[in-house]
Amino acid sequence: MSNSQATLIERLARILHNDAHTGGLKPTQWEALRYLARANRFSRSPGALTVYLGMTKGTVSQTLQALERKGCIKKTAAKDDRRGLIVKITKKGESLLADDPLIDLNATIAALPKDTKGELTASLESLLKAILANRGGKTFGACKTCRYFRRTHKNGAPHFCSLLMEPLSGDDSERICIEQEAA
Amino acid sequence: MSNSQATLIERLARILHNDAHTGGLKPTQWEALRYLARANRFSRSPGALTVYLGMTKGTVSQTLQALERKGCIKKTAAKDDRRGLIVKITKKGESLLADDPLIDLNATIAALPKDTKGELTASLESLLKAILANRGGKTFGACKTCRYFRRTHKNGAPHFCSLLMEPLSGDDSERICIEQEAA
DNA sequence: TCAATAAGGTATCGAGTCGAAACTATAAGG
DNA sequence: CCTTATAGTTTCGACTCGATACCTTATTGA
Repeated sequence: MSNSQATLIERLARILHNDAHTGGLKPTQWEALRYLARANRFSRSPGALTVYLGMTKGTVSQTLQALERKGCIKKTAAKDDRRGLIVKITKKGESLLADDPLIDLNATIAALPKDTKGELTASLESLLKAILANRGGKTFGACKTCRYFRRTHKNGAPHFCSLLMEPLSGDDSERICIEQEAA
Repeated sequence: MSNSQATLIERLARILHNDAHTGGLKPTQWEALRYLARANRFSRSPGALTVYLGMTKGTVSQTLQALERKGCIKKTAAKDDRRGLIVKITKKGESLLADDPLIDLNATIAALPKDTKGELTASLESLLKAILANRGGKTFGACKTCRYFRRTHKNGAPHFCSLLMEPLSGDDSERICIEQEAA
């Protein structure tokens, strides 16, 4: 087989990119919207999105402007820091996500043999981990898997982040966080 | 783990894309140059590149113009069809490929445990095959693995393509072809 | 043989991407 | 306070990308 793994990944990436021109959004706008739908309350900011996407803040600023113009998101002022913004997905944004072009890929993956699927997941995770380690990138894992996560066992009580010293709702702890570090 | 396989692939794709802004080329220009370096003589045309990249011919035309402006490629008229063009990589194009940003990814992959590497390759190939089958995409496999490939056993003699009814040099049969179909 | 049609490419438009650099406003730290 | 860091925006220029219209050369079929 003459295809290197890098070539395979690049080809896959190209296909994904081409498919992401639907629903009136551009590929990067889809990525931003997806991120915002998964991020917890510490991570729904232009700055966190900038780190996630690995782009410059100027570019991200423009992408968010486009998404706001299209009615998919709404920027509101952060409560604690008057420089900061919190980005919220609108109803329209939510409903667009129901037609996320990435869903097709998930369906194709779901149809793979179970062994292949497992190997795909495991090897991709290893690779991503290696790449992020190489370049000191943030992992953006789920909040509840973080070394700073403190579980509260009282019923209904929120959990706690010992890095930011902030309470964590059940919802927030299920979501991905810019500060997450493996336990 | 909260990451779906599609999310992992998308994230990998984003990292690759961000890294591909080096050497004065843009990500798409790198992809085009890489393709041209691997394609056999039936596949070094704007049309074949269009199919490979899955874009519209207008876009590919512009990308090739940019590459030609930068001195990486040279367009020459096709001999058999006066509409067609053959694209050739220049010395400068070749030397740029030596600093292909994708090489870093290959190095990272090479450093993975052998088992992981094998699983990565196998599962990615399965996935790509499934995707291409779903949408009837061309495989762009190596010429010599094609059902139309006819090997000539006389020493030094060229091989033969029974689809295009054309002789195949050893070099061409090692390269990828737009017409390739698994044997 | 001579239209009609197909196929290979280019030109142009408009929206968006993207890095770079300059800029504004607020925070934080001596 | 004054300096420096941080969060975002703005502007610029080169490029991406689909859509559409267009030009030229092949092919087909009546």
